Amino acid sequence: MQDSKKILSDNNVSITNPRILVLEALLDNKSPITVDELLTKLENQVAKSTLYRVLSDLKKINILQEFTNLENQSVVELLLDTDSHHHHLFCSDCGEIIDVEMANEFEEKLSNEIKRIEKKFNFIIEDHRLELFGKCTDLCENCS
Amino acid sequence: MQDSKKILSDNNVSITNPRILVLEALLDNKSPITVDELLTKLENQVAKSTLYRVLSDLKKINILQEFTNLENQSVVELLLDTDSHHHHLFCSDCGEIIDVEMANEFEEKLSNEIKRIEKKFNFIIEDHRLELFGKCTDLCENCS
DNA sequence: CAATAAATGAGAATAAGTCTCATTTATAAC
DNA sequence: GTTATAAATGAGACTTATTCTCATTTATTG
Repeated sequence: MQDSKKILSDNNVSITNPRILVLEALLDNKSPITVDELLTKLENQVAKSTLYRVLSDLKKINILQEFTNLENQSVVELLLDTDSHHHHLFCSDCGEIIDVEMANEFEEKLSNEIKRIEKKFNFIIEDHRLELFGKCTDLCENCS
Repeated sequence: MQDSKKILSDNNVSITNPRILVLEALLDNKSPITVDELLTKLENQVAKSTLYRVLSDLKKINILQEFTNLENQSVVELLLDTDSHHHHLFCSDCGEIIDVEMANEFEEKLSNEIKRIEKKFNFIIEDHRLELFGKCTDLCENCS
């Protein structure tokens, strides 16, 4: 509870109830969550229009990442600067999305390769995202 | 024109005019294109419902990849087996999406790292996608 | 504790994608 | 080439996700 207020004030964003509620829901989960699930989770607490607005606020201050799951639904994940760099693993059976940290050595190779691509295409590359798709073999009940 | 028919028959899909038109539009472009742009390109030639159906057919036979651009719009790209494995570079200024081939050495490292992740998470990883985000510095007129 | 600007809630509006069903077209058999 | 049959299509209704509007509420600053 204190966390969410600190996050807001640290980012010069006014502290309001909806923002606290959304942040708490995200902190509570702390793995990628569908906007739809978030909407359900916060039903009767935060208006739909406000939820979308708060999410956009959080994106603006760069603590929220948005991407899509295998079903093309919008997925959202809190990304605090205390969190370490990671990627995502998608299960096509159960839909679960898992945070994955790649080995440092690999991330270094990737950095180098990105430098090469920057030169080749005359691009400034600011960010990257690696997505892995597959099936969890025994992780959860849904998966065969 | 011959190409699109061959693609369809090779995949045991009946050869119809809308399918030929969509394939030609995709072959014509041969870089990722927004579903919306495709819709405009094929206006008055293919019904909206048909376009979506054809896209879904092409996905089913695994020659079409779908992902989202920085504005979360659906983007589509033909992926024939003659095409080589590649990733995407997104420009946040002009919205352009560029196909990028990573060095073989890097892809090998990635393969190895993926094997490690598979074991660690008890997953079977079938596919991966790397997205690079940045700005093209002088590639196009839109970009400063 | 005002005053003011910013944020919110409720629901209307929009946009992307799907569905329905009557009509058309492709394919296969003759 | 005809014809029969199943599959595909077009048109537009429908659904769902997201954005917008505007009157009301709330946070912040002096």
